[in-house]
Amino acid sequence: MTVDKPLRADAQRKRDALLATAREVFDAGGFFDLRFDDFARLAGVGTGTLYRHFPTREALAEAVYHGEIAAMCDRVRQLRAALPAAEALATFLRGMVDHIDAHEGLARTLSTLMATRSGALTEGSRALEQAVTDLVAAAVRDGTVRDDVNAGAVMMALHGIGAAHDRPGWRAEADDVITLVLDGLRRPL
Amino acid sequence: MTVDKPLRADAQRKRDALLATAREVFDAGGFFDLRFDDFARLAGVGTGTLYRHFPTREALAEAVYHGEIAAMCDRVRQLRAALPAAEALATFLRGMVDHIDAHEGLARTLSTLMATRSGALTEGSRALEQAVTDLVAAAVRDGTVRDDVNAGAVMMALHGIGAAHDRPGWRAEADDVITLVLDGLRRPL
DNA sequence: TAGAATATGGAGGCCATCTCCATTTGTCAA
DNA sequence: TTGACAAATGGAGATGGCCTCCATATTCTA
Repeated sequence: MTVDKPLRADAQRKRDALLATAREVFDAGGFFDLRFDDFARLAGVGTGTLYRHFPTREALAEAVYHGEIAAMCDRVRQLRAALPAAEALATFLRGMVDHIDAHEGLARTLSTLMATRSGALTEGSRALEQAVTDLVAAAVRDGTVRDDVNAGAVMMALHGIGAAHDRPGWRAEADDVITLVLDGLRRPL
Repeated sequence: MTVDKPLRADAQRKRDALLATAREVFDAGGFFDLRFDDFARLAGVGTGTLYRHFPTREALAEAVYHGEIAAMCDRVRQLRAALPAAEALATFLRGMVDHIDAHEGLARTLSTLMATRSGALTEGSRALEQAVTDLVAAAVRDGTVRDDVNAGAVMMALHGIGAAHDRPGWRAEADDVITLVLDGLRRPL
């Protein structure tokens, strides 16, 4: 859709610096506590430059998010190649909880963005959703998963897990949600 | 905990006006688009007064939220008195989806607040969580629900449903999540 | 290496948030 | 009632973060 214009050397350098700093701040979880102007300074870049590359906080977040999403999609593909669909799904979901657990700050940032409904992210996560949907569809074809439930429900549950990240017993509860989803997904009766 | 100090007559009047206006704006879904100062004018109140009664947007939201929470807790209690625990739980969860569906704006506002992790709300929803936890515990005692899954998982799923409120096929997916949770909750094997 | 194109940075404008206090309103004792 | 004190009001203006603008600097191309 968007044609990548060849970026000038210095521009590319600044952009990279911005992204690198963003990733750090993201993982530290302070993405929303930091003044945007200060963020520019932190990356060794002028305010104007920051705004030209990323007009909004969300734009910046999305740029970082893209890499994450790509990695997750890869993982889905790998699992799907290596395991029966139902097992791949289970492994993927369990893995997601691990991942979110290990990247606390990032998880928080993302769920905040989701809720703020920046649209850009809804867009960005489409790829992941598609991958999960395919996985569920494959499991349905195998007959290991019921066919009367939309794959979107799985995304919704996942969303809930991410969004509730600050609950005290988060890890245990997240695992339980996955258990419920997985068991509920088996053909009933 | 907090002792209610006898509020002066005019203060009470203003406070009520504020709350009434807040409820309207809430339900219309424009709670975050409205300048806080304008909100004061809308309620026929000075800025200073608004801030004295509700120091932050969140404080105001919480005040409105309290009523909602109380109503939901009542509903849980009623259902529990009228039905076997497992059925009460199912009915309650289905009802929640209806309720969120019918109060779009409010749902959005609340989930935004949740994600912003205002703390006050986590606090406020404790009562509802307790009610649900009790309900699940009762169902476990009845032997109709498995005992190896934390009730918090149900809250998490519910949270996900509310937070994902802007998804295209929301209603259907929300119903599916409830189906998964309910089926997953039955003692497996 | 000169000129055109592209990118930079940070001073300053803008605007929502919140504070402060002179004034108004309510309460209560006499 | 009324006077006097406490409680509450409202809105002008300080504060401070977000973003724009453009004079200057850097890179590219021929």
